[in-house]
Amino acid sequence: MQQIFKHYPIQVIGQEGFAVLTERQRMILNAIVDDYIRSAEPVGSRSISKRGGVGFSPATIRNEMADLEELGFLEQPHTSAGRIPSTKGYRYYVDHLVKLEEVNEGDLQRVRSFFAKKMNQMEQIIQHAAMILSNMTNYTSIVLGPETFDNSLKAFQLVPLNDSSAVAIIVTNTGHVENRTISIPPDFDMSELEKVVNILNTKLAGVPLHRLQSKLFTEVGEELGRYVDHCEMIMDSLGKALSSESEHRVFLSGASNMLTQPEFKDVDKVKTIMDWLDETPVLMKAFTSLPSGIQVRIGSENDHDAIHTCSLITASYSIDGKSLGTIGLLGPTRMDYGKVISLMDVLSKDMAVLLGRWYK
Amino acid sequence: MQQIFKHYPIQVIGQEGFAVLTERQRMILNAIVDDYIRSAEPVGSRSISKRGGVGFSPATIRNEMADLEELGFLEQPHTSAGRIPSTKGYRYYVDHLVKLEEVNEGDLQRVRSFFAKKMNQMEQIIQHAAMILSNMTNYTSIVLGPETFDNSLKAFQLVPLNDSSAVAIIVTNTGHVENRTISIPPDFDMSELEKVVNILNTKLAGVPLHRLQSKLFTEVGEELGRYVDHCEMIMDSLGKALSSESEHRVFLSGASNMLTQPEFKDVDKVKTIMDWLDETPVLMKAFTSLPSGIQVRIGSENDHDAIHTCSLITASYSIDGKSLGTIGLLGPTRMDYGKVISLMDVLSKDMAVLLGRWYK
DNA sequence: GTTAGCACTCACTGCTAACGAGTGCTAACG
DNA sequence: CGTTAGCACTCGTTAGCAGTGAGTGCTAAC
Repeated sequence: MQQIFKHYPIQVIGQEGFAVLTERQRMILNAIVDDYIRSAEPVGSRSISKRGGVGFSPATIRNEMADLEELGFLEQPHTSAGRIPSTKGYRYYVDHLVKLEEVNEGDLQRVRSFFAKKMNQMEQIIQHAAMILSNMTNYTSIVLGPETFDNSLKAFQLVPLNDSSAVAIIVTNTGHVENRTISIPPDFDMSELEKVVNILNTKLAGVPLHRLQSKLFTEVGEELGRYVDHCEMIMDSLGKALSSESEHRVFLSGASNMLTQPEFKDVDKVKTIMDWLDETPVLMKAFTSLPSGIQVRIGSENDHDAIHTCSLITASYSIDGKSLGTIGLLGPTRMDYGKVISLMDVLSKDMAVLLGRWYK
Repeated sequence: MQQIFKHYPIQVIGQEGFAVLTERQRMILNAIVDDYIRSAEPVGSRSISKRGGVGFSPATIRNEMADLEELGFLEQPHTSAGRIPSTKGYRYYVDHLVKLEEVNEGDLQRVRSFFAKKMNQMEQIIQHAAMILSNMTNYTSIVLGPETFDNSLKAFQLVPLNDSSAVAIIVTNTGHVENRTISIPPDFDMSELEKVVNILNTKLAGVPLHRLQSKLFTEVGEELGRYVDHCEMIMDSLGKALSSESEHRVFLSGASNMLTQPEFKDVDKVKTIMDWLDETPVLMKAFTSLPSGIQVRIGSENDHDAIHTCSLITASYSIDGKSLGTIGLLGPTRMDYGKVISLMDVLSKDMAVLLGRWYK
């Protein structure tokens, strides 16, 4: 067994920009990350040596650990403490070493039975998905609802409430419903309102939401003017109502799970993270323009300082290659990557299927 | 000055079930609560004595403090520490001593300019109101949206998405919009759908939402059957869609503010509170069946153990005596009652006015 | 009724010593 | 030459201990 591990010179750089690690170094790194993920305590050479399947003395392990530290894969909180993985170490682990666990039968059951439930509101689905994810992982989940950007108008309705206001309702081809209260001019009567709605429906059906506003003014405005007086005010209200439309909704769940992690027993640290979570715009920024599939951002790889001690795993759920939204999971860098990644894979795919049915 | 304060025997019980306190005791209790609210540290006799307007030596104060403790208004964390108010002490303070501060000009400006903004979605208003409240107080705000219970149906729309599903939209007299996706039988065509919608609109307009479902089956079902085949399935879908309707929406803001309070530097304590905040149903229970006006629940007066170290101030906002919803503010028992109560008073009233305009 | 004086309590601070987990280095081993 | 045993060293952690100071309760005097 011992011959397997040759002690190669270590500064050779591989194609990923990483030094090529010997098989033994990989094994040790793997052991350290696994241990640390479990215990949250610096890992010493002795505990690695005592592991089953490791045939080396603590001294040998120490030598390798010193090398791995020099290469930047490990860190030492202080002299005379064990080693913990650095961001680079986690990165290597995630890229090359992590064994994706099969999602355990119980968890799989829970996900499946969740998605089997019939839910009649998209918001409900997303909210519950966020909840189930945070429950199963004990981390904090962040789910971004489906983007309405690519959606198109299915139907438009205007329901008068009283003399001066009405509710404008927009239904998209995906079944998503947006509504705004708008004010209508005082000398505007029912029959005219009906005309307006009819024109809007015939002219705007099928138009993508993001082009709705411009279309409203260019093509429809003219024609509308022919039939209806005082339409400027209505147009104005509608325009305003539509412009604020593309607000994403962010669903958070299990933020308090952060408090259970030993690395966050310091209240101040948690505070900065919580504040970050509260700022929806920043959150959105971290989520948008992510490549599809599962992305792992470890520690300092994250753009925002507040979560430099966290890892953020995101999985965009998509259908026919079109991205619908994003599931995110925030935890300490010391995350159970093996379990979480595969779980999110399952969840995002199931979610895509479920929402896909919706969209058809 | 010293003659003013007579030292009456102290076990006399007043009409509120409280011992009648001498003027001096009231003054001391008031001073202690004020001090503790500011400093979060046990208050000693010396610091009270040194205050302006107090003409007594520490020893005298100590005697009174001992009496107040015996009466249950004060507590001692340990011998040789100062006193802190007990729940009963806060209660007396809130009921008899607190001086409601005028809302300061800046804050008032912020509230007013917030409510002057035109918002076109009720959710937006409520969400922002929660935010402004938590920002201004540095506590955690919880806002319950207007109850839909008393609302009635204004209009009903059914927008087909494809062969097998449609979006049912309900608009209430208050401009609130609810929507659900329902499935429709495969052999069901457009003209029939229109008939259904027409019948539903004529029959159900003005019906209170909570009676919608029963009405649907008793009165409408029969008539509907006359015109339309296969209506059981539609009815069923509709019934289901309506039944889950009355879900309250809870808006939280500033949960992380909890972390700034020194009494919550202990992570475990915060955890239980956060968990409590996460459980919407429990939250709702704490909010419903509250008398209107401003309610203060101090420490152990709260039903749930998790917030025995917190105070919960609620203000229901109502119009024409009809309760619309509730604003809540959660902080440590050591809350700045004087400031917060008057602020919530302003906010709830302004909110009622704003939403009142909506409802008309 | 009020207050000065005093002994007592107890959290908190700073200091030292002992402990132990873990390291780096060196020399010996196969 | 890779591996390993041995050993000195580092450094965080813990326990013990004396000193400090804020605060109390009690008593006796004003």
